Amino acid sequence: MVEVPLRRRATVADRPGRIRRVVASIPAGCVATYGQVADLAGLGRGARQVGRVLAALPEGTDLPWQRVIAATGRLALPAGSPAFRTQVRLLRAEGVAVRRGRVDLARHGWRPDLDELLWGPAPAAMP
DNA sequence: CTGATGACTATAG
DNA sequence: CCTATAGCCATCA
Repeated sequence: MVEVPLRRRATVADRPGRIRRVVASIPAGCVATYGQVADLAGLGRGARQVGRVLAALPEGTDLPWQRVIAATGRLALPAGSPAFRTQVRLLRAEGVAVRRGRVDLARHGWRPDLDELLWGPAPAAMP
């Protein structure tokens, strides 16, 4: 099953899938940075590749793409664009405070390690 | 093969 | 905090 994938080992063809898997594991109410997702997906410094995958997502996707933001805490989409506003709306809907296109990473940043501490290791699969 | 292009990032001023 | 710059890296013309 391989949940949070082993770092550094993805063939180019597997990367999109790994990236989507990591994004899907970001809990609601939290945000992760492009670089963080890339690292967890085994891409090393492939932050831009994460952006590429998210940009290619179909419109009604189930993937919580809104939880991925830039390392500075700012949303990466062009401020004011339709997609930007959608992201703000989705984030606020799940309890994330967004102010001037920014999120406080100290407050909402996803910490997988802490996640495991609180929820226990290997979330196992749900029927 | 070379060069341009990004939902990126770290650093310097 | 903001802009400018230089790395980064898969894709594509």
